[in-house]
Amino acid sequence: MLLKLDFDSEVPIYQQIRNQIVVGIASGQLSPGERLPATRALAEDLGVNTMTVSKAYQQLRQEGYVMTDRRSGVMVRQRETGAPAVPEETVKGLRLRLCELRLAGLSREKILQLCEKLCDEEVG
Amino acid sequence: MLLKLDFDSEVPIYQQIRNQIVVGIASGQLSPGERLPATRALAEDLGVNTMTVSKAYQQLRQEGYVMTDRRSGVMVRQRETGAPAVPEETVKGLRLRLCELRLAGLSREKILQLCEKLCDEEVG
DNA sequence: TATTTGTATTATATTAAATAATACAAAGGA
DNA sequence: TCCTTTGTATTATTTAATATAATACAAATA
Repeated sequence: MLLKLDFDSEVPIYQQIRNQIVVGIASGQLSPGERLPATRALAEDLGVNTMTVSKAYQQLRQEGYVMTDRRSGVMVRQRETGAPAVPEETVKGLRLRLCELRLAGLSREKILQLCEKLCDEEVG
Repeated sequence: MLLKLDFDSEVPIYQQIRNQIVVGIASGQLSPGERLPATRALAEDLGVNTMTVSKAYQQLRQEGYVMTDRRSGVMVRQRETGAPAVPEETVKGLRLRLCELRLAGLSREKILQLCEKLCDEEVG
């Protein structure tokens, strides 16, 4: 999977890495059980520090998106089963984006169409 | 309109203020033409520095959500007419949240239901 | 045993965020 | 005209976050 960093962005690099991997998993570009690149390899590939990648991986682990073993590296976790626990921050962020779209002049229907489109992209 | 700050949050205070005002405008709690609290008044009310509020107001102005005059203060702008220009960051953020919900275990339909619910809240 | 894994450590540099105190120009009300 | 209020600019300072650099360690594999 290809990661693209924007060094001019106000979003921290480790956050950009984390976000793109989350999207990658949801879109099917990264499959459950699949191994992520080694910390050092990805760091060199992106031209950033090892600890920056490590910080992204640790956050992903903490959020339950990946598992990490000492030797086998970092791999995508199987999807959760049972009652979904929706993070508060996620809903908050979703609400904010929908509000921004509304104020940009998009109708309720246009917004929902966009959401559908984005949801279907995730199937990959 | 009531603002609630989370000083333990990783989201900067000026960003929290900006976000809540955006939601406030979209939800109708703040009407076009309505005046926002004076910089100093809001700062004292929230227990933060004047420049922190000013920074939030400046960002809102730059994004076109409010107008600011020297004497009349800051007021909510009339909604844009014509072709809506959707900010790239907004779509990017929306995609990320939808992915997070998907990985939390929510079905496509559940996600779209949530989006509808949030959209309808905005009429408020 | 040698290598690779994630990660911890320590130090450092840079930037962002927030505060504090003060000041300025502009406009309105007295 | 004088005073107040408006947003904002300025300057300095502190704190925290971000990122890098160099090194090291425990665990597991080949």
